[in-house]
Amino acid sequence: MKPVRVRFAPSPTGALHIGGVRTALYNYLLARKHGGTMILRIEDTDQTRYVPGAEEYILDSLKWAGIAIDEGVGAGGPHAPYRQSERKEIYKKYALQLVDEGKAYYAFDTEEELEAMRTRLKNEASSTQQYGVATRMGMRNSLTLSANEVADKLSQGVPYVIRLRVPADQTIELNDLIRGNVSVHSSQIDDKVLMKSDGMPTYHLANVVDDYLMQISHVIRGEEWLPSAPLHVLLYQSFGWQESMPEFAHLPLLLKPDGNGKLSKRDADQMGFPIFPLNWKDPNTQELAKGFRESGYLPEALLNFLAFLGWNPGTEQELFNVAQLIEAFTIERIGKAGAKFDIHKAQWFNQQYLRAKSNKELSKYLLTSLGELGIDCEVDKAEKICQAMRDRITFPNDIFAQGKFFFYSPSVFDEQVVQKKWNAESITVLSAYRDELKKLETITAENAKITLDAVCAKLNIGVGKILPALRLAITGQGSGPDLMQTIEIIEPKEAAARLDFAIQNIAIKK
RNA sequence: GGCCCGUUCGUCUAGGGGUUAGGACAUCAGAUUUUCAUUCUGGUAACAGGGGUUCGAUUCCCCUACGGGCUACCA
Repeated sequence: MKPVRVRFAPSPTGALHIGGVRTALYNYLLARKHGGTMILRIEDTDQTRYVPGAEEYILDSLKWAGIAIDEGVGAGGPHAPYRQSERKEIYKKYALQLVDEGKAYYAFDTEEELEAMRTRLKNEASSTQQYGVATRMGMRNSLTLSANEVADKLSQGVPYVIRLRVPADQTIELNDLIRGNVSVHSSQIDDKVLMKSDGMPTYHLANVVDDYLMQISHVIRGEEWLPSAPLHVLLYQSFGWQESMPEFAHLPLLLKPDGNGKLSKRDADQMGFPIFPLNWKDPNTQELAKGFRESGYLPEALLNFLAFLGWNPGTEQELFNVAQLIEAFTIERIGKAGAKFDIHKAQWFNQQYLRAKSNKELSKYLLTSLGELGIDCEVDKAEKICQAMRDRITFPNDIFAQGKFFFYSPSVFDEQVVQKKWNAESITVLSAYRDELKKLETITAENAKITLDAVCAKLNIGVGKILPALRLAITGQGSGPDLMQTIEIIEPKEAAARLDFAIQNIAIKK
């Protein structure tokens, strides 16, 4: 078997889509599994769509995700350059070779002429409007023009493109690793432009030439490329490279959560979840799009989630770290159908990975949040807070966001709880409890409980009955982590002060 | 319109000629937690439809429907 060499080949036209991250991941997993090489190639042959910062964004995203590049842009390698715009001359040479061999030709048609051809065919109710076998002899190209005319135009600098001369009657077969045999008749393929009038190659030419020169073993890419895959096969045949043609694997698409169509940025905006790995500020509109990183997703969790969108190991295990993914991954187990993007599942994965962390690791997140706000906190206390919060969080930021009361005494109180649980009885008990707490400098959760039990027993009231009111007074909320632990963390004096404040300020509703 | 690809619980999916069609997320209920969450247990819930082939089809074949992709001098 030839060495596994795979490439991720995005074009720098904006932020990297999450589907692109999955494609990169699958390439990466295959490379790692077989001790192969992961290549990053930047496909920037469309100069009109170039977006500043996009390439750097792609690099940063992959780095954050932990998808390491062995060769290519940012890493170098024996086939440099890896940016297609810098390989212009290479493609030209190959395009010309095809022209020389009669497998491609020059075309001088203007945009208007092409448009006229298409509308004419449309009016004739022709099933296709392509530039191909049926139409090319009616156009202005080196097949219809004399050699002299062509030479004249070329020397005069008349704009031209180079088109592939697709054979008339041939069935092109392609064995896709995911979809099996796909065959297309050559009459369905038009004489695709190989080289544009600005001298740049189109995707089709550049991709085939580069994959050949870079000795790519597997082309793993999105399903949107499936229709043009037969054209690529034709190109390999035209060059006489069929022996070293890579294997193809066309990945199912990532779909909108609510059903119809490819997942897009719009969906993400509407439903409030990210679609890009990192924050992205559009350099033209200045619009900021949220990233998974900034939204609190851990890279390992995202990768695990993404890996399972379209692939599964065939076992019932779902939590896989990257090493395990590499071990378990096979192209054969990639599914065929598109997968709807369900952010709930992503959140669940995030929760799982977050919970697997130690309190010490979690406390770093908390300390960071606090540091940004200029709040001081002992490491010990931070770890205790994390212990209290760890089972209720989905994102690192939740520790602080849902545990603000560890640092601020509440000034507003949950109305519903006030309504239902705040009454004369609770004030009596809470006052007594406050008096006990006031006597102490520190208290353990255990003793806080014992003390509360004693107070309740003395007043002859069930603990469960006043717990909600106590929580309300301490945190302002109706729910939260273990209350006794909370009192231990904020310390009895502070707890007593909060009880004081609550007793004086919360009005009894009924 | 043409071409290509697809279709198992709401979602991600396992399975595959004879299964009580399995798991996970979500959801619901119960238990525990004298609060909330966690945790545990249980429940609801799927083979798009029609024809074949077959003793038997969710599984294989065909058609239809539906969904998606492509149809540029974009990738």
